[in-house]
Amino acid sequence: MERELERGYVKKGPWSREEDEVLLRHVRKYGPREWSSIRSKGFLPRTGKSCRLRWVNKLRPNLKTGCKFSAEEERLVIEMQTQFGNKWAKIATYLPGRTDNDVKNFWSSRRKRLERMLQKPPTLKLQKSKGKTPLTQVLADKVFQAPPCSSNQVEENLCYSTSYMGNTEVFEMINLQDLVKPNYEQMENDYLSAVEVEATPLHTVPSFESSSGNNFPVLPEPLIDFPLFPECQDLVPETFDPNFIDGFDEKKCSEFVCSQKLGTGLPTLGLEENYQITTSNVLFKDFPSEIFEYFEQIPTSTKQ
DNA sequence: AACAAACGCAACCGCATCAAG
DNA sequence: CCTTGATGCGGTTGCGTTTGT
Repeated sequence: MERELERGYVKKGPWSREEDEVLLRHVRKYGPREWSSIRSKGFLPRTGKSCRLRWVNKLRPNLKTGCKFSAEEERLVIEMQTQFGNKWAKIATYLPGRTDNDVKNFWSSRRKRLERMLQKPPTLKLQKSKGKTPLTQVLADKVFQAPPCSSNQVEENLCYSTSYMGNTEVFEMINLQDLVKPNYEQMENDYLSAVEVEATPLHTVPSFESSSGNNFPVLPEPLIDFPLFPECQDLVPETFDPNFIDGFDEKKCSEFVCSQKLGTGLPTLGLEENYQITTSNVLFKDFPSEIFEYFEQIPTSTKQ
């Protein structure tokens, strides 16, 4: 420890319990700021950045450590990423107890999962499927490989799809098993029609129509409960804008809404360079269900 | 049981932004 | 106005654990 406090020495790697305690003491005394002084005053041989990161990601109160993302959290991340892109810190403000690192890791793992699935060599059934977009191909993969399923399996293969009818966003449930036909030979012949099968709209939610006349999708209030710890107050953004207007000028807003309606703002897990989705009729139904832990079941009542 | 692949997570790095001097 | 240090954010990496074969 003596050596670690020598001038110029910077410790890296995993944090020890003792280091955590020192950092916590500092935060209790001075608040979550002046990170650089922790090193300059000789408390820890860690950089200010490292101290801040440790606090934000592990030591901060009310963190959901060690529990998987819930279905609702998963849904929110997907929605927010569609809206904001890779703005993990912003997305994290809507998920109480989750850090930007959590969200980033979650998304990254799902993206890797998708990438791996796309790289899998096609099966016997799929080798005949040429000239299709990879995402559609993957869905076809899912369809063709899915065995006849029991009723409880059906539930696991439900997924969301959204599209737009005018200014109304339509949520649809896609049951991937519905796309499975028992006759594989027939499926091979016309799988394209199978993957483009129309789903029945189960309910709609109003969107893009705000009282102010601006057309913005309305997002839920961010859920943050930091005020339990006064010293964490500065972690709370000064203003919450549930309608996410602040970052856009009028032109960008117009482009944003336009892209939503055209479907170009759809979640592509960062693969858009290669796998452009061009119509609003493909959203989650273009993602294999395996890449997400949960598939949302449609609520029975219409959203308000 | 052994090995490889996949997964989850913690932490580092580089860059951008902002404020103080 | 410029420089510099502090801070915040997103991308990436490394490693231990879990899962599949």
